[in-house]
Amino acid sequence: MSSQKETIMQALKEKGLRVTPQRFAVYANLRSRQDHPTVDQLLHDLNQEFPVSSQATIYTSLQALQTAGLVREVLLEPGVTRYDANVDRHHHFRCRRCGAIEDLPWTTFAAVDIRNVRAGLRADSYEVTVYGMCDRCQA
Amino acid sequence: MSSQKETIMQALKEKGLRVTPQRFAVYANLRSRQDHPTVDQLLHDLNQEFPVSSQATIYTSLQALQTAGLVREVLLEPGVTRYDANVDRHHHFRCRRCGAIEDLPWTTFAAVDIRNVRAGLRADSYEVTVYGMCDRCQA
DNA sequence: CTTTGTGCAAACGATTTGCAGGATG
DNA sequence: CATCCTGCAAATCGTTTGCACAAAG
Repeated sequence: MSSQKETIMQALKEKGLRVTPQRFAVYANLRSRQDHPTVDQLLHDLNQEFPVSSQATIYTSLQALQTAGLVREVLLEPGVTRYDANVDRHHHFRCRRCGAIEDLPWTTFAAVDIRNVRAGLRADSYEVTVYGMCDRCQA
Repeated sequence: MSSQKETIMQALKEKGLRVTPQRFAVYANLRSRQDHPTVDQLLHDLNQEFPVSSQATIYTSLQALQTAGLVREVLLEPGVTRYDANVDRHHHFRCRRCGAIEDLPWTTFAAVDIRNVRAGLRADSYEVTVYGMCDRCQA
Protein backbone atom coordinates (compact mmCIF):
# COMPACT_ATOMS: atom_id res chain seq x y z
CA MET A 1 0.00 0.00 0.00
CA SER A 2 1.41 3.37 -0.99
CA SER A 3 1.20 6.33 1.32
CA GLN A 4 -0.35 9.58 0.31
CA LYS A 5 3.13 10.96 0.01
CA GLU A 6 4.22 8.29 -2.41
CA THR A 7 1.08 8.75 -4.46
CA ILE A 8 1.90 12.38 -4.92
CA MET A 9 5.55 11.76 -5.71
CA GLN A 10 4.59 9.21 -8.27
CA ALA A 11 2.07 11.53 -9.89
CA LEU A 12 4.78 14.14 -10.30
CA LYS A 13 7.30 11.68 -11.69
CA GLU A 14 4.85 10.20 -14.12
CA LYS A 15 4.40 13.60 -15.62
CA GLY A 16 8.13 14.06 -15.93
CA LEU A 17 8.34 16.65 -13.18
CA ARG A 18 11.24 16.69 -10.80
CA VAL A 19 10.15 16.17 -7.25
CA THR A 20 11.25 19.19 -5.30
CA PRO A 21 10.07 20.03 -1.79
CA GLN A 22 8.34 23.14 -3.13
CA ARG A 23 6.41 21.40 -5.85
CA PHE A 24 5.53 18.61 -3.55
CA ALA A 25 4.23 21.03 -0.96
CA VAL A 26 2.16 23.00 -3.45
CA TYR A 27 0.59 19.95 -5.01
CA ALA A 28 0.05 18.12 -1.74
CA ASN A 29 -1.60 21.16 -0.20
CA LEU A 30 -3.84 21.69 -3.18
CA ARG A 31 -4.92 18.08 -3.11
CA SER A 32 -5.65 18.17 0.58
CA ARG A 33 -8.16 20.99 0.48
CA GLN A 34 -11.63 21.39 -0.89
CA ASP A 35 -11.56 25.08 -1.67
CA HIS A 36 -9.76 26.66 -4.57
CA PRO A 37 -7.03 28.83 -3.13
CA THR A 38 -5.29 31.74 -4.78
CA VAL A 39 -1.52 31.99 -4.96
CA ASP A 40 -1.49 34.27 -1.93
CA GLN A 41 -3.52 31.83 0.11
CA LEU A 42 -1.21 29.01 -0.88
CA LEU A 43 1.85 31.05 -0.05
CA HIS A 44 0.47 31.98 3.32
CA ASP A 45 -0.69 28.50 4.22
CA LEU A 46 2.46 26.70 3.11
CA ASN A 47 4.74 29.02 4.98
CA GLN A 48 2.80 28.92 8.22
CA GLU A 49 5.33 26.91 10.19
CA PHE A 50 8.55 27.74 8.41
CA PRO A 51 9.37 28.93 4.91
CA VAL A 52 8.72 26.32 2.27
CA SER A 53 8.45 28.27 -0.89
CA SER A 54 8.67 31.72 -2.37
CA GLN A 55 5.96 33.47 -4.30
CA ALA A 56 7.75 33.14 -7.61
CA THR A 57 8.22 29.44 -7.10
CA ILE A 58 4.56 28.92 -6.36
CA TYR A 59 3.73 30.62 -9.63
CA THR A 60 6.15 28.52 -11.60
CA SER A 61 5.22 25.34 -9.77
CA LEU A 62 1.57 25.90 -10.53
CA GLN A 63 2.41 26.53 -14.13
CA ALA A 64 4.34 23.27 -14.33
CA LEU A 65 1.59 21.36 -12.57
CA GLN A 66 -0.97 22.87 -14.85
CA THR A 67 0.97 22.05 -17.99
CA ALA A 68 1.34 18.52 -16.69
CA GLY A 69 -2.42 18.31 -16.26
CA LEU A 70 -2.33 17.82 -12.51
CA VAL A 71 -3.93 21.14 -11.67
CA ARG A 72 -6.41 23.46 -13.30
CA GLU A 73 -7.36 27.09 -12.97
CA VAL A 74 -10.73 28.23 -11.76
CA LEU A 75 -11.82 31.64 -13.00
CA LEU A 76 -14.96 33.03 -11.48
CA GLU A 77 -13.99 36.48 -10.22
CA PRO A 78 -12.21 39.22 -12.15
CA GLY A 79 -8.55 39.44 -11.30
CA VAL A 80 -8.67 36.33 -9.14
CA THR A 81 -7.09 33.11 -10.31
CA ARG A 82 -7.76 30.08 -8.21
CA TYR A 83 -6.28 26.60 -8.46
CA ASP A 84 -7.84 23.20 -8.19
CA ALA A 85 -6.12 19.82 -7.98
CA ASN A 86 -9.33 18.11 -9.00
CA VAL A 87 -8.84 17.64 -12.72
CA ASP A 88 -11.65 15.16 -13.12
CA ARG A 89 -14.61 16.79 -14.75
CA HIS A 90 -16.94 18.47 -12.33
CA HIS A 91 -19.10 21.55 -11.99
CA HIS A 92 -18.90 24.57 -9.72
CA PHE A 93 -21.16 26.35 -7.32
CA ARG A 94 -20.44 29.97 -6.52
CA CYS A 95 -21.95 31.86 -3.60
CA ARG A 96 -23.16 35.27 -4.71
CA ARG A 97 -22.57 36.76 -1.32
CA CYS A 98 -19.27 35.45 0.03
CA GLY A 99 -17.78 34.23 -3.22
CA ALA A 100 -17.10 30.76 -1.90
CA ILE A 101 -16.64 28.14 -4.57
CA GLU A 102 -17.57 24.53 -4.17
CA ASP A 103 -17.11 21.59 -6.48
CA LEU A 104 -20.23 19.80 -7.60
CA PRO A 105 -19.86 16.18 -8.66
CA TRP A 106 -20.17 15.52 -12.34
CA THR A 107 -23.18 13.34 -11.59
CA THR A 108 -25.11 16.22 -10.05
CA PHE A 109 -26.84 16.92 -13.33
CA ALA A 110 -28.19 14.91 -16.19
CA ALA A 111 -25.86 15.12 -19.16
CA VAL A 112 -26.10 18.28 -21.22
CA ASP A 113 -26.40 17.51 -24.90
CA ILE A 114 -23.66 19.61 -26.44
CA ARG A 115 -24.34 18.27 -29.91
CA ASN A 116 -26.95 20.97 -30.05
CA VAL A 117 -24.56 23.89 -30.28
CA ARG A 118 -24.49 25.83 -33.50
CA ALA A 119 -23.56 23.81 -36.55
CA GLY A 120 -19.94 24.43 -37.44
CA LEU A 121 -18.67 24.35 -33.89
CA ARG A 122 -17.02 21.14 -32.72
CA ALA A 123 -17.86 20.87 -29.03
CA ASP A 124 -15.98 18.37 -26.94
CA SER A 125 -16.68 19.23 -23.31
CA TYR A 126 -18.58 21.52 -21.04
CA GLU A 127 -19.17 22.49 -17.47
CA VAL A 128 -21.99 24.02 -15.51
CA THR A 129 -21.55 26.91 -13.10
CA VAL A 130 -24.34 27.33 -10.58
CA TYR A 131 -24.89 30.57 -8.66
CA GLY A 132 -26.70 31.06 -5.41
CA MET A 133 -26.23 31.27 -1.66
CA CYS A 134 -24.10 28.93 0.38
CA ASP A 135 -25.16 27.49 3.72
CA ARG A 136 -23.57 30.14 5.90
CA CYS A 137 -24.69 33.13 3.85
CA GLN A 138 -28.34 32.17 4.17
CA ALA A 139 -28.25 33.17 7.82
CA MET B 1 -40.42 54.29 -33.48
CA SER B 2 -37.38 55.07 -31.41
CA SER B 3 -33.95 55.04 -32.96
CA GLN B 4 -31.18 52.85 -31.71
CA LYS B 5 -29.62 55.92 -30.23
CA GLU B 6 -32.69 56.80 -28.23
CA THR B 7 -33.02 53.24 -27.03
CA ILE B 8 -29.56 53.38 -25.62
CA MET B 9 -30.02 56.79 -24.03
CA GLN B 10 -33.21 55.65 -22.43
CA ALA B 11 -31.58 52.52 -21.07
CA LEU B 12 -28.91 54.63 -19.42
CA LYS B 13 -31.40 57.11 -17.99
CA GLU B 14 -33.66 54.39 -16.65
CA LYS B 15 -30.75 53.12 -14.63
CA GLY B 16 -30.04 56.56 -13.26
CA LEU B 17 -26.84 57.01 -15.25
CA ARG B 18 -25.96 60.35 -16.74
CA VAL B 19 -25.71 60.21 -20.47
CA THR B 20 -22.22 61.29 -21.35
CA PRO B 21 -20.65 60.86 -24.76
CA GLN B 22 -18.14 58.42 -23.31
CA ARG B 23 -20.67 56.18 -21.61
CA PHE B 24 -22.87 56.28 -24.63
CA ALA B 25 -20.02 55.28 -26.89
CA VAL B 26 -18.92 52.43 -24.67
CA TYR B 27 -22.38 50.99 -24.26
CA ALA B 28 -23.40 51.49 -27.88
CA ASN B 29 -20.25 49.83 -29.11
CA LEU B 30 -20.67 46.89 -26.76
CA ARG B 31 -24.24 46.40 -27.88
CA SER B 32 -23.30 46.55 -31.54
CA ARG B 33 -20.85 43.68 -31.48
CA GLN B 34 -21.12 39.97 -30.98
CA ASP B 35 -17.74 39.31 -29.46
CA HIS B 36 -16.71 40.13 -25.92
CA PRO B 37 -14.03 42.78 -26.11
CA THR B 38 -11.47 43.63 -23.49
CA VAL B 39 -10.92 47.18 -22.29
CA ASP B 40 -7.99 47.58 -24.66
CA GLN B 41 -10.03 46.45 -27.61
CA LEU B 42 -12.79 48.87 -26.69
CA LEU B 43 -10.34 51.70 -26.25
CA HIS B 44 -8.74 51.03 -29.58
CA ASP B 45 -11.99 50.63 -31.47
CA LEU B 46 -13.70 53.65 -29.98
CA ASN B 47 -10.79 55.93 -30.65
CA GLN B 48 -10.27 54.84 -34.24
CA GLU B 49 -11.47 58.04 -35.87
CA PHE B 50 -10.86 60.58 -33.15
CA PRO B 51 -10.49 60.37 -29.38
CA VAL B 52 -13.73 59.51 -27.64
CA SER B 53 -12.63 58.24 -24.29
CA SER B 54 -9.63 57.61 -22.12
CA GLN B 55 -8.66 54.29 -20.66
CA ALA B 56 -9.61 55.28 -17.13
CA THR B 57 -13.02 56.42 -18.28
CA ILE B 58 -13.68 53.16 -20.03
CA TYR B 59 -12.92 51.35 -16.82
CA THR B 60 -15.22 53.53 -14.77
CA SER B 61 -17.92 53.52 -17.43
CA LEU B 62 -17.90 49.77 -17.54
CA GLN B 63 -18.08 49.63 -13.80
CA ALA B 64 -21.11 51.92 -13.79
CA LEU B 65 -22.77 49.98 -16.59
CA GLN B 66 -22.11 46.77 -14.78
CA THR B 67 -23.49 48.00 -11.48
CA ALA B 68 -26.55 49.19 -13.36
CA GLY B 69 -26.99 45.73 -14.79
CA LEU B 70 -26.53 46.75 -18.42
CA VAL B 71 -23.27 44.92 -18.91
CA ARG B 72 -21.65 41.82 -17.52
CA GLU B 73 -18.15 40.46 -17.31
CA VAL B 74 -17.06 37.31 -19.06
CA LEU B 75 -14.15 35.47 -17.45
CA LEU B 76 -12.71 32.59 -19.35
CA GLU B 77 -8.99 33.31 -19.54
CA PRO B 78 -6.67 34.20 -16.67
CA GLY B 79 -5.89 37.88 -16.53
CA VAL B 80 -8.38 38.71 -19.26
CA THR B 81 -11.63 40.44 -18.44
CA ARG B 82 -14.13 40.73 -21.25
CA TYR B 83 -17.40 42.60 -21.37
CA ASP B 84 -20.77 41.66 -22.76
CA ALA B 85 -23.83 43.86 -23.25
CA ASN B 86 -26.02 40.80 -23.48
CA VAL B 87 -27.35 40.48 -19.95
CA ASP B 88 -30.09 38.05 -20.83
CA ARG B 89 -29.18 34.61 -19.69
CA HIS B 90 -27.18 32.66 -22.20
CA HIS B 91 -24.33 30.21 -22.40
CA HIS B 92 -20.84 30.44 -23.81
CA PHE B 93 -18.73 28.53 -26.26
CA ARG B 94 -14.98 28.87 -26.04
CA CYS B 95 -12.57 27.78 -28.75
CA ARG B 96 -9.67 25.87 -27.25
CA ARG B 97 -7.33 26.96 -30.00
CA CYS B 98 -7.95 30.64 -30.72
CA GLY B 99 -9.80 31.54 -27.55
CA ALA B 100 -12.77 33.00 -29.39
CA ILE B 101 -15.91 33.25 -27.33
CA GLU B 102 -19.38 32.97 -28.73
CA ASP B 103 -22.75 33.34 -27.07
CA LEU B 104 -25.04 30.35 -27.20
CA PRO B 105 -28.76 31.02 -26.90
CA TRP B 106 -30.35 29.98 -23.65
CA THR B 107 -32.53 27.60 -25.62
CA THR B 108 -29.55 25.65 -26.92
CA PHE B 109 -29.85 23.13 -24.12
CA ALA B 110 -32.61 21.49 -22.22
CA ALA B 111 -32.93 23.04 -18.76
CA VAL B 112 -30.42 21.88 -16.20
CA ASP B 113 -32.11 20.90 -12.98
CA ILE B 114 -30.24 22.88 -10.37
CA ARG B 115 -32.50 21.66 -7.58
CA ASN B 116 -30.16 18.71 -7.45
CA VAL B 117 -27.18 20.53 -5.99
CA ARG B 118 -26.11 19.61 -2.50
CA ALA B 119 -28.74 20.15 0.16
CA GLY B 120 -28.03 23.37 2.02
CA LEU B 121 -27.10 25.36 -1.03
CA ARG B 122 -29.73 27.67 -2.45
CA ALA B 123 -29.15 27.72 -6.18
CA ASP B 124 -30.87 30.36 -8.24
CA SER B 125 -29.19 30.35 -11.65
CA TYR B 126 -26.58 28.68 -13.76
CA GLU B 127 -24.81 28.77 -17.06
CA VAL B 128 -23.09 26.26 -19.27
CA THR B 129 -19.67 26.79 -20.79
CA VAL B 130 -18.88 24.60 -23.76
CA TYR B 131 -15.33 24.02 -25.01
CA GLY B 132 -14.23 22.92 -28.43
CA MET B 133 -13.05 24.20 -31.80
CA CYS B 134 -14.61 27.03 -33.70
CA ASP B 135 -15.25 26.96 -37.44
CA ARG B 136 -12.02 28.60 -38.50
CA CYS B 137 -9.76 26.61 -36.20
CA GLN B 138 -10.93 23.31 -37.62
CA ALA B 139 -9.07 24.10 -40.84
C1' DC C 1 28.01 16.40 -13.89
C1' DT C 2 24.10 18.08 -16.66
C1' DT C 3 19.80 19.85 -16.38
C1' DT C 4 16.15 22.00 -14.11
C1' DG C 5 14.31 24.53 -10.10
C1' DT C 6 14.53 28.19 -6.53
C1' DG C 7 14.50 32.76 -4.70
C1' DC C 8 15.26 37.43 -4.99
C1' DA C 9 14.34 41.73 -7.00
C1' DA C 10 13.27 44.21 -10.91
C1' DA C 11 10.03 44.47 -14.72
C1' DC C 12 5.43 44.28 -16.45
C1' DG C 13 0.63 44.81 -17.50
C1' DA C 14 -3.98 45.38 -16.10
C1' DT C 15 -6.85 48.00 -13.09
C1' DT C 16 -7.70 51.65 -9.53
C1' DT C 17 -7.34 56.06 -7.52
C1' DG C 18 -6.49 61.26 -6.43
C1' DC C 19 -7.28 65.32 -8.12
C1' DA C 20 -8.37 69.53 -10.95
C1' DG C 21 -11.13 71.03 -14.55
C1' DG C 22 -15.50 70.21 -17.32
C1' DA C 23 -20.09 68.62 -18.44
C1' DT C 24 -24.82 67.04 -17.04
C1' DG C 25 -29.43 67.53 -15.33
C1' DC D 1 -25.15 75.58 -9.75
C1' DA D 2 -24.69 71.30 -7.26
C1' DT D 3 -23.43 66.94 -8.57
C1' DC D 4 -21.22 63.71 -11.09
C1' DC D 5 -17.86 62.57 -14.87
C1' DT D 6 -13.51 62.84 -17.45
C1' DG D 7 -8.69 62.52 -18.19
C1' DC D 8 -4.23 62.48 -16.73
C1' DA D 9 -0.66 60.58 -14.02
C1' DA D 10 0.70 58.20 -10.11
C1' DA D 11 -0.20 54.27 -7.30
C1' DT D 12 -1.47 49.41 -6.75
C1' DC D 13 -1.74 44.59 -7.30
C1' DG D 14 -1.13 40.19 -9.45
C1' DT D 15 2.01 37.83 -12.35
C1' DT D 16 6.33 37.21 -15.09
C1' DT D 17 11.19 37.38 -15.87
C1' DG D 18 16.55 37.58 -15.50
C1' DC D 19 19.97 35.91 -13.13
C1' DA D 20 23.17 33.57 -9.73
C1' DC D 21 23.13 29.80 -6.78
C1' DA D 22 21.36 25.19 -5.29
C1' DA D 23 19.32 20.76 -5.87
C1' DA D 24 17.59 16.64 -8.57
C1' DG D 25 18.43 12.69 -11.33
